[in-house]
Amino acid sequence: MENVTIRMLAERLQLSTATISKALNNSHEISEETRQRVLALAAELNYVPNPYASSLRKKASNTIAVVIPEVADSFFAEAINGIEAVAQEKGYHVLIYLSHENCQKEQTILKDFQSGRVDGVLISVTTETTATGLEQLVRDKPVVFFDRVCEEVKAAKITTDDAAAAYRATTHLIAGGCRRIGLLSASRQLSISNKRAEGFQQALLDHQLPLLPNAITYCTNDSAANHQLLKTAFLENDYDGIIATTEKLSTAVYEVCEALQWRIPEDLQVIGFSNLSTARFLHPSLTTITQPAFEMGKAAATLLFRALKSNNFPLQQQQEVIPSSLIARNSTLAKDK
Amino acid sequence: MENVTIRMLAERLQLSTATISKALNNSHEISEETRQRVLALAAELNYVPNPYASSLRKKASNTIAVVIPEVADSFFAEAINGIEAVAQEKGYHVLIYLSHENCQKEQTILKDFQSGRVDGVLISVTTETTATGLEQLVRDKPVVFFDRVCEEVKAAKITTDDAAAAYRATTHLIAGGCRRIGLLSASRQLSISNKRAEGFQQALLDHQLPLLPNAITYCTNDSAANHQLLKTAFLENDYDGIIATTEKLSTAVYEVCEALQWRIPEDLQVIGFSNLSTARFLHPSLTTITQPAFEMGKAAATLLFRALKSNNFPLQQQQEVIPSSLIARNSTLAKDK
DNA sequence: TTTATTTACTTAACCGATTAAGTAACACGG
DNA sequence: CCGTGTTACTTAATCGGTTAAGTAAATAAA
Repeated sequence: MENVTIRMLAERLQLSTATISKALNNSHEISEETRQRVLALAAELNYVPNPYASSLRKKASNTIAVVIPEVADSFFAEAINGIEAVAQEKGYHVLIYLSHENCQKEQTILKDFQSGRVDGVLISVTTETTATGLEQLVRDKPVVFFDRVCEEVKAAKITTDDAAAAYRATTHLIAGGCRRIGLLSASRQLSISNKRAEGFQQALLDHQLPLLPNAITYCTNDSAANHQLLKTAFLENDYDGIIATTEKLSTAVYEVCEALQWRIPEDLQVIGFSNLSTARFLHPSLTTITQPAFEMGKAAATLLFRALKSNNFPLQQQQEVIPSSLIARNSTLAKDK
Repeated sequence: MENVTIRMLAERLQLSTATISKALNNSHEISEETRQRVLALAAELNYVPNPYASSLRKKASNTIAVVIPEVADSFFAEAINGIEAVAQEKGYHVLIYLSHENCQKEQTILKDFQSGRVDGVLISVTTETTATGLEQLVRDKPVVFFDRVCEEVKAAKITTDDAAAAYRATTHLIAGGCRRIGLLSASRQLSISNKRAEGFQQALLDHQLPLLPNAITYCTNDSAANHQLLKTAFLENDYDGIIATTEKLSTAVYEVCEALQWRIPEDLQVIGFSNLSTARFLHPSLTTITQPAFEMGKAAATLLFRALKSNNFPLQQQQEVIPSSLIARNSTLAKDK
């Protein structure tokens, strides 16, 4: 059972391969009758075109890459859903690359994109990422950053209102009576981390609260190390409110509180950036800043496909900020927003 | 800045393209000196081979496909992690396809694999899947089923001890005093669903408990519909214990209990098949059957790569059952296992 | 010294589709 | 009846690597 090629169809029908190709691509050069004969035989022999032959010739792969730090985070899982939905609709294929929060791995992945394997890239960078390699990529190919963007690089970006969200979270804690608020940050470099930190600091300032010397704890990618880090920070600073800026850190807070026997929200009010669908069933239910993950993925993909369709689309100038929402639950004391 | 090709390297070095290709592939036919010159120039010009040209010629894509119903389920998210880890190590690329629990979409996806786009497939089927199309796929390509396998098809399979796990879950509920136990099933067709149902029934039998006429509720893929379905089932059957056989259904139980104002575990003990890392922080913490998702992904990928490496590997006969574990928490009353 | 073998290349076909350029047959306006 | 279009194809080049087959020169074996 050899693979069916265009040449086999051509031989069977006593036509040239060119005719077959054109017939399959609905070229106007082909008569309706011939077209039908070709389609009929193709269906009969179950012909499926070789994508690599076509990609090679057309210099287009109908494939996009999604580069993310990990999948086991509901934000990314939902974002992939959004991306894939758009891609499937457009007949594109999705290559997934996990950088595992490792800048080195990310570089290796980016390098591969020089090959023409993908027509465009959707990326959410690692906590360690610098602009290296990204500028080149953006120059070479349509790229859309989503969520974890790289500030220094001029490119299309889909983000949430990070500073505003952190500001709201902080205000919410203050409204609930917190005076010694800490922020758990995933990265010193990540612009969304810094924006969240800024929103946090601005809110403190606006409410005449001092910024504790150790208000911001920079966490690592290692959960055991984080656990220790948080424990120490909690004990040393005696926080009464904490903002966890990632989902992983949110659950880490619960773990550490359990270990320290701190009660939430009595001893520590907690608000987390998280898309966990089970946030409302946590004990206590977690007040969250929830990002529109699916929509962000969809928006990023949509932008990318617009650029892929018309190459005079000014992709690099596109910026979209999709608002997140604060959902007040029992891990904090303030009512509503 | 044109794309660097092997031909360009050849011209610059006054060599043939064949020599360049062989040099880059460390062929013994090439002198060490020439090889170094080629590698040096390749590095200097930042040459990246075109994967489609090479795939076309070699009839191998260095790409595998992962077909799953969705990503927003921690089992699949973790499984992807395992798969990707192995793939990255082997220098393979991973195409993700989401069937969205839709058999039709799945068929379309499978059809695409006839094209040679991927060298192998890892698949976890939808709740509606029948053998159609799968047999052909297995005949044509290395395929490994994981978790949601298709019984009728003879192929490599990585599963958990589904019947045993359900048996244990049922026994656990009985030990906690339950007498009217219900099981929430995701599918009538899925073999893992049926095995779980079997384990459930066997446990009831072994403990001299009658099988309620509506003991098993077959759920849909629509969460709103499920909500209604569960509500009705709960009210009509007055369960005192429930086994949710998927993660989605587990959280659905929490939602319905909240809506009905049933207390867990006082009014209803709950045990769920779930890989949620936050299960222990749910309110109440959820007793789970936890599958080794990462390991299953890894095992499936490892098996596939073994088949890709040596084509006389009897892939279709491979079966691996990786045990799951019951983690007793507060949504059930029995101590430990 | 002659023949065989090895080394280090080159030539050219090939993978399977696409497409620019060419062509034969026929229609049509003048 | 001629020239111009149009239709419906074919021919052949092309995308960028890979590889079977060929070759010239150097080396080893007889």
